[in-house]
Amino acid sequence: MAYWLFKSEPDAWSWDQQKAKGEAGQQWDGVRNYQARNNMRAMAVGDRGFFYHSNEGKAVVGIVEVCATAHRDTTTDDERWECVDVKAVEDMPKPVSLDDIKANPKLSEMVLVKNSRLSVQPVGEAEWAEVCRMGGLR
DNA sequence: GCCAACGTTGGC
DNA sequence: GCCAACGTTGGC
Repeated sequence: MAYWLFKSEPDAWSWDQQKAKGEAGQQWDGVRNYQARNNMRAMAVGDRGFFYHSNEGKAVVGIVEVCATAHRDTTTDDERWECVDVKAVEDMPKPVSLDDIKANPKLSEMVLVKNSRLSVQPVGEAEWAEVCRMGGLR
């Protein structure tokens, strides 16, 4: 299983909204960036991802699971754009802020730190475990 | 609200 | 195919 990070501005799509969707999940639409799209194409059902609030909050606030592989993004007629569906799994008991991540040497190679503009990014297994630990999971 | 960094577009 | 101009993102 692979790990990912999904970024969203809480004004546009928040963790609370994601949780309200429950098991049905929600398509991760609106991505108009090739790198982000390619990452979504590489996802499999069951992959886990961090739900990150950008701009306001700037923290990992929850865990999502991929519940459908990449398909056409129905919010555009442009067939280049695809997206996966994700569903909320659990809250971060303690949100892990961007400051916390930057302050941790083990996470200095995270895409979030190196290329903050990429909205859907891969997360390494060790990075995943470390952020979970910081967030109070396991 | 500003601006640096980055990605995309389009003229040549 | 290059690169300048432009638009957008997101941290500060």
